[in-house]
Amino acid sequence: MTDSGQLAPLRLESTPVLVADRLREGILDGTFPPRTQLSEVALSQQLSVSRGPIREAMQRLLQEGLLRGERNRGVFVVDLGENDVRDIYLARSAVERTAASIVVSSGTDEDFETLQSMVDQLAGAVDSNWVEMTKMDLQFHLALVAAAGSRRLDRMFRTLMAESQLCIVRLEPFYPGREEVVHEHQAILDAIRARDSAQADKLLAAHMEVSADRLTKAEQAEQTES
Amino acid sequence: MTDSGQLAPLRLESTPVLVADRLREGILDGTFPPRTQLSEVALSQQLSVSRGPIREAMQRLLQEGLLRGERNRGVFVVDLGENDVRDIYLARSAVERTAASIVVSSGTDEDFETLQSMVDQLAGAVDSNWVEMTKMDLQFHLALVAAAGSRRLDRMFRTLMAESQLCIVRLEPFYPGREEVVHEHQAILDAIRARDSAQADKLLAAHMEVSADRLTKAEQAEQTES
DNA sequence: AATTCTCTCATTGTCGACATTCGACACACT
DNA sequence: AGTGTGTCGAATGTCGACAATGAGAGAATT
Repeated sequence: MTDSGQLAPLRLESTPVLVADRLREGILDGTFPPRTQLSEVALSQQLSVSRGPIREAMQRLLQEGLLRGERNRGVFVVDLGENDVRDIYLARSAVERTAASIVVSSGTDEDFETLQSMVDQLAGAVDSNWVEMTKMDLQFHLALVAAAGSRRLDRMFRTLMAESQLCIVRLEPFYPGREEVVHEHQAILDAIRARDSAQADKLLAAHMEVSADRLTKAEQAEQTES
Repeated sequence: MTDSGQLAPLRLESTPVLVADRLREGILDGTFPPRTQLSEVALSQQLSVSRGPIREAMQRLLQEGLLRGERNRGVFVVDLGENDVRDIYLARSAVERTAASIVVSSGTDEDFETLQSMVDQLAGAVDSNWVEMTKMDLQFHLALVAAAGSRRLDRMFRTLMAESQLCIVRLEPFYPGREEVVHEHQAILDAIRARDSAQADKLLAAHMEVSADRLTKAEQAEQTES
């Protein structure tokens, strides 16, 4: 499955894509907090490219909804409110439940093993870094969607995943019940493995609901604190 | 509800967005058939703008999946195969069924009237232009998603709608049963109106299935003909 | 005759500079 | 003192030109 022995082509991705990836990474890991302006000249100096590729990368992130643009003013990192959190998890529910129903009916043992390893890694990250755990959480869901084998569900989910991470990453002290999260994922996987369509759908829907609740609660707690 | 008495701001959309809209329109109405290369210089001359905005608009359409880019070669209009048709309607099913479940539980009479007028217009377009009917078909589904009030479901659907139109537009002679299409939409609306969640979900899923079948059949017919 | 090599040309990728727009500050006026 | 206006600065919006890449045609070689 690996391509060792073969030299991968140099620069397979275009510069705008490369820049967009770096910017997305920076937005998601907190380097660029919400509402910060992304200066074209500053970025072009830091990344040693002209403003052209920077602007093209920004158009991609604009389309993704990770950036907000004001004409003749610049682009800013989006600031997601409670409504957005609910909306994101509603959309994720739509995507993931459909993906799960496919995996239930036509998932392979290999798919299940991949998903199980994701849950195991999530369990292993309980006592580790907070960011690590959120990433593993999302990796499980990404693997679930990937197992469905739908290019478009995958594309839609990746966008939603980025937005989810953007919501989660700044709420570390407020997010409760780490062990519980692991169990929820394991239960979902078990239902899928048992080809129990109704149960998988029910658990996944509940998981989305609960996750959205946790985040909105955490957000309210954060607001009252400041 | 209208803003008469108030002057609308001039140039509310940025140039790359304007260009992207024009290009999308051109792709969907057949001006740029699949696999056509979009030349930057040619477009910049036709639209009287520099290559910069053109390139930025292309990045947006690239992200949407309407264009395919080859490094140092240029961008081309995507050519959607049978797998893509099935995938598109799978993704639409995910989005629209979720939207429908929301409208079933919290749709207003105003929503229903809007949807009914869409069905009526669709029925009125049965004997008219083919393109007009496909547009009205999609407009109904767009209104359905819009009634759910979810920004992200709406965004995802608009992308899928463009891809759907791209599939449908070139298959006029092969698409059967125009009257039947109208009845399917009316039945879906009736179920939603009756707040019958299960029935609406069932009909919508079936509608997606049937539509995808029609298109793949039409595509096969087209291929054997040529 | 087929293949390979080279040259040419069209197209994209990138860059630096100019034009334009908007926000902020200071000033004049009522 | 409050409001409106004018100016300044910094950022974006746009443009034209240069560099680099890849494809195709033609000629030379085996």
